[in-house]
Amino acid sequence: MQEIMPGIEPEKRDRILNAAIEEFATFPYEKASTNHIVAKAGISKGLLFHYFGSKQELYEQLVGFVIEKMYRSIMDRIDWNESDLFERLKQIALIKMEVQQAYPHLFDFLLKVISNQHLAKAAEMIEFYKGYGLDFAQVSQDIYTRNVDYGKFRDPATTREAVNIVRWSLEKYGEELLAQMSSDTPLDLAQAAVSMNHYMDILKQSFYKPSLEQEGHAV
Amino acid sequence: MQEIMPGIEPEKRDRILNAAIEEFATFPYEKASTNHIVAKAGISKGLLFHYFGSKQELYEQLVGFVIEKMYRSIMDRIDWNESDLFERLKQIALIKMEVQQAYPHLFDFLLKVISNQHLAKAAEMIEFYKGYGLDFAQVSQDIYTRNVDYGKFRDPATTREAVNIVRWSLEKYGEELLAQMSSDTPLDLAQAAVSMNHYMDILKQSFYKPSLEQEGHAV
DNA sequence: TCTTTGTTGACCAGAGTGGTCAATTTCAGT
DNA sequence: ACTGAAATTGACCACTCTGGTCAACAAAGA
Repeated sequence: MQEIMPGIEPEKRDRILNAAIEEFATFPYEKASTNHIVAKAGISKGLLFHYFGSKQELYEQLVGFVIEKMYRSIMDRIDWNESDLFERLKQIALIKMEVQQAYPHLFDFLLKVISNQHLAKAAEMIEFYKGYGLDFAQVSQDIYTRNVDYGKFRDPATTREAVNIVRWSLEKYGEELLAQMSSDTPLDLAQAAVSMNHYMDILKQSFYKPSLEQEGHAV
Repeated sequence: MQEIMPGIEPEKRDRILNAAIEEFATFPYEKASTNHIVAKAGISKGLLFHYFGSKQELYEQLVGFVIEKMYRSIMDRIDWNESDLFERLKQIALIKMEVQQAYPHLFDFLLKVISNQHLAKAAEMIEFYKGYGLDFAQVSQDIYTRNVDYGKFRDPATTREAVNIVRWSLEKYGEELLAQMSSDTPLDLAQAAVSMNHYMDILKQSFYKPSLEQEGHAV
């Protein structure tokens, strides 16, 4: 749980981290090349091994960094008092996009780590982090249960399906926005929030009970 | 447009094709290894080069095969007389899953080819196939326009968004079903169709005009 | 028996691998 | 200006893996 690469200039640190994250997100552990990483980060081979000692240690520190980053991004920004599920899922989607902007391949990498496509060591580490309260399974359960008002839904019999549809829509929409970006302007999060609100309004009308004054949404 | 690997036993042919497709779907062209392919297919190195001559030619024949396979799967099975958009999108989703069953990584590979993550040669070939009427951009446009009855939608102002939500839901649902399978039973397409119908009914109620007798759905 | 076709795997030169280390540059403290 | 420590370099190493070759063998029909 100690700081990664302490005392280095943050700009260079992020360059190295992003290069490594991208490499490990793109290739399985064995095919990920330290040569590629140093080339992409614009540093010498020696420096990388000066910081991390070995490829394996680099990978492990990276896993730690990514888990903590993702966990803190969620925990620091989610408003657990917000009882509207649509708003909460929108918050998640926006957080995800924000992280993706600073570390474009962080999520891909994290997915690979969690689904155990890399070293068996990764599973150990995830278990280890649970001891510190960083439990993604728990978080993703909390998102749908903690302080959520399911009474707003029109039909209890189809609430489960409605929640899935909302989740799928937000995920796919986020993916498509991120895919569009790349060479474009670096992604307007405010704009994304607006159009997500638009979709959420449509879905609320479909799945929530009708009400004379429509639920207001905070931007 | 000639047959791929003519005169070989179909079972061995598919073993080789699937091994190659998986390798090229997993790695970029340069890192895809012919050694891996022959090992996974259970044949000798010499035989692969006896059939294809070189790695590049193997790749190109593979692109051709995959494009034709996907195109024909769609064209042979889609009912262009079906004017209900929901039914049509469901058909697409089911076709996709059916192909995925015979060639599990075909779609990943095709996506990589189309989005030009491999050789520049691939773009050429896609252009070449357009000359024979195999145009994916055209097909994916037809799906949403050719003989579709948009009069069923309740609110013209949000029809575009409704279509997106339906599309996203089907895509995500299909992805989650495929992710679940793997070691499980090899995926029950009939079962998938049933639960997709369930989701489609919910979405029809949300986005279609109310009608006394609900639209029947063909299974 | 001969020819053709399918099939093997040891072998090759070259590229790429993770990792090392002596030599340099950078720079704060005096 | 001098010093010592820290940051940084890249040539180098032993090793693995690469795409591709080819002489040899197996099977089978003529």
